[in-house]
Amino acid sequence: MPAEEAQTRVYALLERLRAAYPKATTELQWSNPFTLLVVTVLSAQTTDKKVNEISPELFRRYPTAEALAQAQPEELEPLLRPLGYFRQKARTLVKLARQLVEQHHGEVPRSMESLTALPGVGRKTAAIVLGTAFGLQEGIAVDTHVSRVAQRLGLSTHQAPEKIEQDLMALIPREAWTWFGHALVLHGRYVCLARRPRCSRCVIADLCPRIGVTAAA
DNA sequence: CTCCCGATAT
DNA sequence: ATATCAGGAG
Repeated sequence: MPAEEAQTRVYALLERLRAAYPKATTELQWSNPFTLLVVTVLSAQTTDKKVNEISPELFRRYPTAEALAQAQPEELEPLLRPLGYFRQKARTLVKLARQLVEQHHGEVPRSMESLTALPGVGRKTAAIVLGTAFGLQEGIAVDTHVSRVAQRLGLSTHQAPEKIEQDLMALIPREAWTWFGHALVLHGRYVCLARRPRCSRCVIADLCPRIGVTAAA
C-alpha cells in the first residue's frame, strides 16, 4: 500500500478510536511518578488487574524511592509472587529504587535516556511514564497489545517493538502518541483479543485488512 | 537467543 | 492442556 493511502486510512482510524476511547489512559493505579514507574515495571507479563491488587500494600510499606531502596529484595517476594517473575521483579525494584535515590535524588527522571538507563526500564515503560505522568510525548509504548493490534491493522509489518514504534511514530501525530498507545491497549484488551478477536463489536473492523471488505465475524 | 513465572481464559 | 498477560536483562 502506498504511504499516502496508508496515511489517509490512519486519520480515519484515529477519528474512530478517538470516539471510542476519548480518554484512554492506563488502567494501572498510580498516584505520582514514582508509583506509576513501579507499577509499570511490575506489569510485565501479567495483567494490570493483578498489579492493582497488590500495589496498595506495596506502597503502604514502601511509599517512596527512599523507603524501597532500604528494603531487601527477599522481603518483597511474597507480595510480588502472584504477579509472576517475582524474584526478578523484587531484585529489579530494589535496584531501581536505589538508583533513583543515588542518581536522581529519589525523583523519577524526565528523559527517555535517563529512564531507560534505570534497571527494569525499557522504552515501553519509559514512554508510559513520560507520557502519562509528565505529559511528554517522547515515544509510543509498544506492548503485546499495541504490537498485535498494529500488525492486524496493517500499521506495521515488523515484529520488533522498536520497529513497530518507529512505524507508528511516522504515522501518528506526535501530540497523540501517548493517547494512541493507551487506546490501542484498551482496544486490544477488550475487543481485538489475542486468541479470538471480537470483530463483530469492533468500531474499526471496516478499516482492518483482516475484515475490510469481507463480512465481520 | 534464553530466562524469568504465577494466574487466568479458552 | 495451552496461550496469554502494558517486558527487560544477560
